[in-house]
Amino acid sequence: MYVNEQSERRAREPASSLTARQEWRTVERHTFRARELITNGVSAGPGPHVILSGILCRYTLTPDGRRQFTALLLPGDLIGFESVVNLRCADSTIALTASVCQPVASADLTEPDTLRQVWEAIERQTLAASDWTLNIGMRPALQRLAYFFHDTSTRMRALGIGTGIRYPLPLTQMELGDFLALTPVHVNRCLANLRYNGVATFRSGRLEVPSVPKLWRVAQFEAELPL
Amino acid sequence: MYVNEQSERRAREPASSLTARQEWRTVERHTFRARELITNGVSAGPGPHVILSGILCRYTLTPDGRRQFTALLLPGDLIGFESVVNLRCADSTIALTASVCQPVASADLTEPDTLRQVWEAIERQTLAASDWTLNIGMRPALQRLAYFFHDTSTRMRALGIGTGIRYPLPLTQMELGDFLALTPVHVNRCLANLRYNGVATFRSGRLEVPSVPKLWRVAQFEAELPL
DNA sequence: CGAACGTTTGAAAAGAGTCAACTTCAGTGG
DNA sequence: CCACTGAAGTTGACTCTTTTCAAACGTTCG
Repeated sequence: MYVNEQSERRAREPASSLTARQEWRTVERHTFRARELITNGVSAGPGPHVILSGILCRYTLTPDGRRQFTALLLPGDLIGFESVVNLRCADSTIALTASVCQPVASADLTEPDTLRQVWEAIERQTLAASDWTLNIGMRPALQRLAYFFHDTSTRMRALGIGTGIRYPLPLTQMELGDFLALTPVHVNRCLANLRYNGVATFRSGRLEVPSVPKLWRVAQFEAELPL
Repeated sequence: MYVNEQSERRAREPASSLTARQEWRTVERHTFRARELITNGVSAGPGPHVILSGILCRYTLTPDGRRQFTALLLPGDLIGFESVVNLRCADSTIALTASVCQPVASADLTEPDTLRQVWEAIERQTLAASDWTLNIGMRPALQRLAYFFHDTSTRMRALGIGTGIRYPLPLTQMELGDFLALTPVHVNRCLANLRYNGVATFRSGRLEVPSVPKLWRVAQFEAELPL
């Protein structure tokens, strides 16, 4: 739906070498429908899974029912590597688009080549987590939103998802708020600002970035926007 | 200095089985002085290292010179597992106290026992990262501070660091601010509040928690504090 | 002693949240 | 075809949290 077959096909090749491997020891893949929940990767079976295609979100629920998205997951990323050992925290994953995941059998992990690729994915995600904490902690709302759009569009472009200007990002403003730790109302105002200033347009699940450098300048506090 | 030998000895045993192993394939350990920088684990050599003793901080520097701490690292945690592959982000580590780290040789990783333990450490740290994003994003200053104190004291108690009421936490209020994404001024006010209400006392690098449940209630929005 | 650093305090300003109403739009059924 | 519905988006007024700026106050250490 949101990710057409063409971009899905492209996404499988270039960026992460994890997704490039054609032959896996085990073949059974898991497919998820858009908006399907994947609790702790449990519903996909135990152990880590590589995302082959689709867009997913990692999130945490609080006791009082609120929700914080902690990562946007794209092809090449890992899910469910917590389920090896049972740990308290209620981290879950939701598929934003139809998605396909490939289990990484523990047998695969003894193979040095696979192991290195898994390390790479873990490192990437660990750094992304630090980065996201930084974004939430240090940037005010407008810059935070700009940074998110920049980061997301950059990652998608590298994976061949989207046109280079328009990207699929099937989130509501409320969900965007859960990502950025902002209220939907404030998200709305910031979106209006970015749109008004021609920095980025986010509408009905699609993100449009006419000028990447401009977006980056906003994210880096180097541009002051009126309104 | 801050962590005396007794608690260091205890810390090596119970919590993470990673630290419990007596025989490692390679023996050369790295020691760091208090306040010593460990850039990307590079100065400790390539590959992941397990912390055997000491308290460390993981942090990111922004282009404009500010700093965000992203994790408090205790014995059993891993550092430097980014250096396997070279990645952009400027995540660094600083030793808050004198510390000892043990390299995990890639040879060790082929051993299933070690591998599982490393997985465990990674999972723990990944969940902690999510958790921290949640804390930064969803809790206002006072609750955020309380949560940090609760989390830290709980982890330390499990590792046998500190007395169960008093814990070593050699941070200045400014550094605490870098952790919580708050200004030093506001940190000061919140500390004064917690102290005034007998919830927690943080002074000259030491944290005192007279009542854990009380601290937890504050962190969970279940207590309203005057002042 | 004096310098450097960390902590404490006050007052004003900015950012973000809250509340509430209104709009737009897609889907549904008469 | 139109009225109804519910979810998502928009807007304005107001409140509260946090930052900013500025000035003191304590300590530690040369």
